[in-house]
Amino acid sequence: MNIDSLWLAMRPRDEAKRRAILAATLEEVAQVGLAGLSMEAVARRAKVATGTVYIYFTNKDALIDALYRDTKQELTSLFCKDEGLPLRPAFQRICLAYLDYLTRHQTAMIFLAQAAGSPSLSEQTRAEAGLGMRPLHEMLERGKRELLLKDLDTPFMMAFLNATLRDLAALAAADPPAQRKQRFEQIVALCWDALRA
Amino acid sequence: MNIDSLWLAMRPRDEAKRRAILAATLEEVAQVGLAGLSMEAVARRAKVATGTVYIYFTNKDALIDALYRDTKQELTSLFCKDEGLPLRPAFQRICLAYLDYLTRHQTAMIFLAQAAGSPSLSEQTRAEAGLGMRPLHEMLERGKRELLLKDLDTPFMMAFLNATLRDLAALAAADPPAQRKQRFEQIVALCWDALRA
Amino acid sequence: MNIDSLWLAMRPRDEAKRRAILAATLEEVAQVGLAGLSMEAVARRAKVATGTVYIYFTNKDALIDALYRDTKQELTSLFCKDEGLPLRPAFQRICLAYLDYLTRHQTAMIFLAQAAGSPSLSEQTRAEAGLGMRPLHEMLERGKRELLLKDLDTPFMMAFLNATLRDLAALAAADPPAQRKQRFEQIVALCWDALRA
Amino acid sequence: MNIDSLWLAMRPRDEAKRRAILAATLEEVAQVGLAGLSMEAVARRAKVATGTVYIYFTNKDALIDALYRDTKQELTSLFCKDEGLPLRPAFQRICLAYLDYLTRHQTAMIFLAQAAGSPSLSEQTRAEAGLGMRPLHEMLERGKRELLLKDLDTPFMMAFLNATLRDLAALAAADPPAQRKQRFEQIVALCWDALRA
DNA sequence: CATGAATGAGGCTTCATTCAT
DNA sequence: CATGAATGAAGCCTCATTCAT
Repeated sequence: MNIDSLWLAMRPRDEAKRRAILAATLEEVAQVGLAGLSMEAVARRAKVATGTVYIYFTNKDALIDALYRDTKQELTSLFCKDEGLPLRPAFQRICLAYLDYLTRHQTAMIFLAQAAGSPSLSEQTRAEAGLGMRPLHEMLERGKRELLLKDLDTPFMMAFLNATLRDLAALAAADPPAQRKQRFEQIVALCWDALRA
Repeated sequence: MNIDSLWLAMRPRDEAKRRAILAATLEEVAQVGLAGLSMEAVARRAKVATGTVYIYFTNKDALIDALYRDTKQELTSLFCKDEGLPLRPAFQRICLAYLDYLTRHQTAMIFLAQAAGSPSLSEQTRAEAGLGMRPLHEMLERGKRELLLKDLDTPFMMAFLNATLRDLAALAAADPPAQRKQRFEQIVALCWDALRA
Repeated sequence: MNIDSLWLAMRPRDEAKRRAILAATLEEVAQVGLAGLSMEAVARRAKVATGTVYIYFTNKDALIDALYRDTKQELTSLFCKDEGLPLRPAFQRICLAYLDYLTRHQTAMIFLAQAAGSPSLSEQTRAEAGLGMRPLHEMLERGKRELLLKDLDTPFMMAFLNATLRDLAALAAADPPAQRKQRFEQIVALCWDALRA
Repeated sequence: MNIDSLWLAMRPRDEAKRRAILAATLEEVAQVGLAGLSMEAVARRAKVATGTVYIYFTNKDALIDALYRDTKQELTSLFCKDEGLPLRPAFQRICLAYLDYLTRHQTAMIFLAQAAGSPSLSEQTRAEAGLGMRPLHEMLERGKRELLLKDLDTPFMMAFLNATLRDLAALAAADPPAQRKQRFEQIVALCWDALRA
């Protein structure tokens, strides 16, 4: 039994509909908050019947959980390809990618912020949430080995980057696009100065 | 008839009960999230009848709003008294006070994080939320005048401190108390390095 | 034991406050309807504490019941003094008094209309409601004996007068006061023509 | 696929259920009054779940409003077909139809009386309530033109008929059915004598 | 698979009534 | 007697979930 058959066993056919529901959920949360999210509103926005949502997701918690996994996955996929670069450019590239993604996907940003503390997330999801961060993790470890970064424990440094990039990206999103590039550079400089040895 | 009875005559609503309700709300939110908050659970935890909550707060939104004001106020009161100190110690003191408060009041921390984006907050409250931060604001401006800090706009620097201190305090709260002092110093050093010129 | 001691045993001293509460109830019902009536609103309008209302009236139903009796009593007291007049002028005087009272006490009119069908009224009150109408009753019987009025059963004729005068008074109340006298005369003529032999 | 299934496809909401809810409301109001009406009692009597009522009617006010429209409409449909008759028989027919309807639908009579003054009715409904009365209106105008009726303004005459027929029908409903025909004739005679020139 | 009406538990809020001061 | 905070039952309404079509 390979990955594909597992995949097929777990999901109904119409992948487009599944994505429509997830997208609708994201937009709804951005608009009314996780607290105000209703399955009916999701269905309406996704242009399917209420019952259909339950064909693709066991229940509301499962929907939120799946959206969290998908969104987090999309976000962390940004970190996957910085092999070979020296540390400073690698650091810069990751931070910029993160900032760029967040400012361009504000609904995702809002959702992630609200869902992170929600009881809807499964233990499993919570545990795996950090996994995608491995490339970032490794970059930071490399920095410490090369004595370019402070000798702090890596989870601590990651939490720092996470918090800083997320909240400052939210601020940058309010800036006029013209200034955004400069703002991004300020943020990256801030982070680098904070962590460098 | 003594002062106390006069005092009581003037404020027929029991201040202790008001505080009990606010405290109960804080604990509930920490446990079930803002989304899962129910007025009945608050009343139960505060050991009053459901209707009693409505004597002290017009409705659920008003309760959340009042709790946000009170909590934010308690948090920002930490910043009020650092006149005369040179910049670096002043900076350090404010950061440590913030970290100390947050690690010792995790329920407050959780609540503030969740309520900040909630539609329950009134415009008024949202507007005034920043006011208490003035001493911090002034310290940062002083730092820029003295050329000790980077020349970034102050709201940006405040957002940075906010995000960093909040999230790293959450991490520090999980540490064994013995290591906490050291961890706090790491965090302050991080922030200082990030912002200094 | 005479009437007075009964009176004193049943009612607390401050008759003015009792009347204030009844008056407040009348106004409230006129404004929000019997369905929307709340004891708190009554107390507020009467400028007494909620609990005070319960000193003067056992409960909400008792309050409504008492107000109904009082109002009906005031209304029917209009019929008490037409001895000696020939039928037609007596009829006219009663009708005009009724119309005049209703247009000048619209709150009473509204209350009576709404309370008449309410389950708040006691059987006792409902039964006695008709008693005050005795003078009217006797006038109609006299009219039949004198062959001036149709030979219909008296309760039927009274129901007719009640309905007609009540509803047309409501209409007349909307007229400009200048036309009111003429309108009253039209109504009385209508009633007379309807009932005369 | 036949007409019926098309029809059903076009109105997914079950018309029979809608009527059951309206009927249940009518009965409830007759039993406990408009003030005592509860959505749960309506649902129970209509043998549906509480939430189901909200599929057919937005809220309690909308339910009352719809019932008022339906009932008034059914009542005024009695007036629609008296073309060609001379005045007196036309008048008689309308009055008798009205009396007959009201004595046979006492719940409707009670509901209409209570709902007429209720704040639940929309302006729209209140405005349209009079429209169905047009045939009656025209009959009265014709009577005035033919000099058979008094020269009073028509709304005034309609209010008179309304009040008289409604309240005397309530009385007639208590009579033994044997006497009802005679009672109806008395009432019609009363009304005719009142209005004729 | 898709639909959306139906369900009913649960949340927010009101309000008649009580009771300690 | 007067007060008004406190109580908690009950009403309105929402919404996650199910199920017949």
